[in-house]
Amino acid sequence: MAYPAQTDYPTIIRTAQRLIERDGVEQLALASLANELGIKAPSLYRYVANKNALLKGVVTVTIQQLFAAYDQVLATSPNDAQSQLVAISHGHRQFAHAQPKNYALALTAASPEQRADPALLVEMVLPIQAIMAQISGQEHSLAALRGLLGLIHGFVLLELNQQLQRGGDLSSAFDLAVRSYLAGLTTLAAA
Amino acid sequence: MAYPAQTDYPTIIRTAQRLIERDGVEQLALASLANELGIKAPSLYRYVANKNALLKGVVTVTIQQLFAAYDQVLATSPNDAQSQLVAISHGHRQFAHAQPKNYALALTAASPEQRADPALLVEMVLPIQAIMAQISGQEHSLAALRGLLGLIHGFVLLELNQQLQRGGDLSSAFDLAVRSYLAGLTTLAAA
DNA sequence: CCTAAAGACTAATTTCATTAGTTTTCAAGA
DNA sequence: TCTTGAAAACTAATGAAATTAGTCTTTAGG
Repeated sequence: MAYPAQTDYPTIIRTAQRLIERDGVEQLALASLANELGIKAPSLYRYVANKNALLKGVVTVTIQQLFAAYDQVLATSPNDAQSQLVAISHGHRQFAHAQPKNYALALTAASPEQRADPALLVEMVLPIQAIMAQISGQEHSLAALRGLLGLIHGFVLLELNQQLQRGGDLSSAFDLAVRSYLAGLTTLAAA
Repeated sequence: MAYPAQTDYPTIIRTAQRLIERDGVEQLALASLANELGIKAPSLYRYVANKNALLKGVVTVTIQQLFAAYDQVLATSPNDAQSQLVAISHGHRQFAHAQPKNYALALTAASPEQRADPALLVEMVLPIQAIMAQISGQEHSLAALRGLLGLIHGFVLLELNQQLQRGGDLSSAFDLAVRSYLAGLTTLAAA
C-alpha cells in the first residue's frame, strides 16, 4: 500500500552475517547495521523484534547454509556410508573455517533467545542419521550420530578458538580422529 | 599504606563465577558484581583493567579447576591408559555439567581478550598426552589427543546448548563415543 | 600528630538498545 | 485529480552499562 521499503528481512540478515564475519558479533551495533543498509537504527524494528531476534535469524540462516553444504557434499561423494560420513565431516569443518564467526555464533550462542529452533537441527540431521545407521546399526544410530557431531563440532571449535596451537597438521589430525571414531564404532556398536 | 581493602582479586573472581553460574554471563553487570561485594562499580577498576580482563580471570580460574578435576580423577582410577582416558572423559563431562555457564564461557569465549592464555591449556594437557601416547603411539599422540578433547568438548557443548534433545541416555551415548574413538585409535593410529 | 597514598565514592561521559512520537511517500478510491 | 491512510522511515528521548575524572577517607609509618 505505501512507501517503498528500502530494505527487507533477508537483506538485513545477510548484511548482519557479513558484518559479523568481518568484525565479530561483539562489534555488531544496530546503528552500524542500519547504516550499512542505508537506514537508521530504529527502522530495523520494523523487521525484527529486537537484537536477540535478529541474531536468532542470523543463526538460523547459518545453520541452513551448513546443511546445504552437507547436501552438496553428499551429491558428490561415493555411496558407501563410511566415505559419506568422512566427506560430511570434512565439509562441515570447511564450512566452519569459511565463516568462523558465524559458525561459532550459530552453535554456541550464549543466550537461549539467540539459538536456533532445536527442531530445525533435528530435521536436518535425520538423513545423516540414516547413513550412520549403516555403520552403527539402527539401535545405536542416534548415539553414534551424537558422537560424530560432537567430535566434528568440538574439534572445529577448539581450532577456531585458537586452542590447538602446538603445530602439526590439523587437517590430518581431524581426518584421523573421524576415521578412528568410525572404525571404533563398527567394532563396538555393531557388536 | 592505607585504607583497608574491602575485597580482593580472588574474591572478585569467585563472586563473578558464582553470579555467572546463577544468572548467565549476559546478566553479569559490573554494578551487580560490585553490589554483591559491598562496593561500587568503579572500585572494581582497582583490581581489573576492564570487564574483558575480569572475564579472562574467571575463564582462567575455571580452566584451572577443570584440570584440578582431571587430577582428582587420575588419582582414583586404574592404571591402564584406556581406563584413565575414559575416566578423564567422564570427569570432564561431569565438571561441565556441574558449572555449565562457566564451562561454556571458559571454552567458547567470543572475544579473544576474554580467552585464557593458550600456554595454560598446553601445559595442563601434557600429562594427558603422555597417557594417550600409550594408546596411539608417540607419533600420533598429539593428533589423537586433539581428537579426544574435541570429542569430549563438542559432545558436552551440544548437550549444554540444548542441541541433543531427542531423548535417549546421553551418558551412555557419551561413553560409547569415547570408547569407540579410543578403540578405533588403537587399530588406526597404532597401525 | 601528620601525611601520603591506597582504596572507595560520586558525578560525569559514552555507547548502545529500545521506545515514543512525527513525518514522508505513494497506492487506491472518490 | 484529489484525498487519505497506512506503511516505512525519521528525529528525539529514555535507560542501562561500561568506563573515566576528580574527590574524599582511612590508616600505616614517620
